[in-house]
Amino acid sequence: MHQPDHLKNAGLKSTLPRLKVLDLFENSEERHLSAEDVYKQLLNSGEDVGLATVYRVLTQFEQAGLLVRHHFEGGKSVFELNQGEHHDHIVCLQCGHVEEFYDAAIETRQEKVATELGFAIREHSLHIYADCTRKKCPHRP
Amino acid sequence: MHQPDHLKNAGLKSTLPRLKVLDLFENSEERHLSAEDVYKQLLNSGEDVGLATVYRVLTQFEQAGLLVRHHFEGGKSVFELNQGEHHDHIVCLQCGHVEEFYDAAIETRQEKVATELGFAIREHSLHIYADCTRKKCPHRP
DNA sequence: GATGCAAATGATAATCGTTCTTATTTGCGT
DNA sequence: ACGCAAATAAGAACGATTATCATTTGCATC
Repeated sequence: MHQPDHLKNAGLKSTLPRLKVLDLFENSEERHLSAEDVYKQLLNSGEDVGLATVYRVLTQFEQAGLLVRHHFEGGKSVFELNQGEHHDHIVCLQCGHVEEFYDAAIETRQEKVATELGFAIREHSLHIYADCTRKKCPHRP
Repeated sequence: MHQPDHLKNAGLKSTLPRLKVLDLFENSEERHLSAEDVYKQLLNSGEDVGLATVYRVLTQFEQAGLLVRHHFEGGKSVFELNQGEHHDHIVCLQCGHVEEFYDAAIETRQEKVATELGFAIREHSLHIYADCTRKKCPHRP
């Protein structure tokens, strides 16, 4: 399954900016990108896309289920490819790197808590803010 | 312990706007208020405070440990009185009401996951978005 | 392959929450 | 009551995002 099919299936025309954005998410080193990240990387690659188009395309992809949007601290939205499997996030406070994890016990406890309080979960987000240990991280303890 | 002491202990002058804001959090029906909520409620009470002052005071109270700031979906910051006990939140998608909960199992699993991934947790937030069952809620299933 | 038209784009203005600037006012120790 | 640093109010400025609108593009049809 290659990109144009993704777009067609979502009822979206296969335009240049859309292909470029999808391509970026599929080939970028960092899975989690903000609108500005996407815009800058496209400019650096010599592509001529408008910032407004980036925002529009990201929102469309989110609605189409191609991307997932996250609201981390810091105000700006961050997107990643939707690969079907829910997971939570640890965000490095120093370098912004995002690590993913899934813990079945946490998921089931959440359901239990919500049910007991009389809620039906629509969505949820668990964000842990910490320091990572990557070579690139300026923190590096 | 009454309000002025809270301020003194935090190294803050006991000014009218600060007392008003603290009072609002201590007496308001809804524990969780945004800057705009605070501003509007003060205006409605006939108080003459500036929006900039509200933002400044909320930030100072957060730094002083009197309030805790939360970043729910929707972009705006929400504050609540800091009563020492950590808890997570369920936010009603219909009416915005916020319910609190604490689940020890979730907390310990989080620590475990972070440790295994080589992170030291600085802070974390678990937000569940759902529909509540309050009489006031416009959803009311 | 040329044509037409709705959909998509890009530039820019507008909006929203929040922070900064600056002149004025206030709390509070003397 | 006085003085001065701290705090305030009003509005400008800001960063992220959305809306507007004239121009361009994908793509189905001829």
